[in-house]
Amino acid sequence: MSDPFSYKNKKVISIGVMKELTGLSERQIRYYEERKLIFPERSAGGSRKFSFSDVELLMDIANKIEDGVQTYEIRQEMIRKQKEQNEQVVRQKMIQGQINAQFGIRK
Amino acid sequence: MSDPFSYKNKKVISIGVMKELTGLSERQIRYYEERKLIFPERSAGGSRKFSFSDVELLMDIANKIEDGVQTYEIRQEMIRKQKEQNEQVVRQKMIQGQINAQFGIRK
DNA sequence: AAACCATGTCAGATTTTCTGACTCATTAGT
DNA sequence: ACTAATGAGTCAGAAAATCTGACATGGTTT
Repeated sequence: MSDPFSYKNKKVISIGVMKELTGLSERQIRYYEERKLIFPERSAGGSRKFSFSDVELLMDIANKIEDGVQTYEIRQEMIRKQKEQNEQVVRQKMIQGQINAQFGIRK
Repeated sequence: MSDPFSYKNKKVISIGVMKELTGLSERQIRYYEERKLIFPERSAGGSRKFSFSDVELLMDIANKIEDGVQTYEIRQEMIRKQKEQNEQVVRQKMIQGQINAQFGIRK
């Protein structure tokens, strides 16, 4: 519904390209996946596929690591933000539900 | 200057992904390159890298081919459009030049 | 000191991509 | 009508890219 089709989120980038775009080593990229900071898709044969938003995310992660933040803390922070965002969505949906009920709209 | 950095034009997509996104065969994609309809970049090792605008372009090409248009004609059409566009840019630059001269602006 | 962290590196296997060639049915040009 | 060109499938062998798992290491925590 919002942003239904976006280049930014299509998983099309291989690890080699990722490495060039971010300046990170393949080892680092794989490690951050292992630590559940990024979630590439996989091709049928098992190759990782990233999106442009993964590129951005990975650069943020790299900055934090440089600042001495550990992957574990980065992960906690991500989970926190994710949760807040979910709640926001739920709130929004409830409001929309009220509106629909009030005006007797059927989908 | 206009559109300085865009995901849409970054050459990051391998031929395998391209094939999935367009539904074309690798053979077709390589053939259209041979006929100078698309211009992938190459990795250091020689692998083709496409952009999302290449994806769009390739889908347009595929449609025309289906309509019986030959690659040669498609190419001529591309060149024509390209030329028009160049002229447009030149005109715009000349106008800007006039303005700058009139107001005595130095870069 | 022991454990963990983030990363480098190496080996061997697998996947992906490359080029070049041969083929072939269908047009297009002469 | 004949010949040439087109668009595309397929195959082979080589080369490039990626994968996992393991071992190594210097820093940090505990």
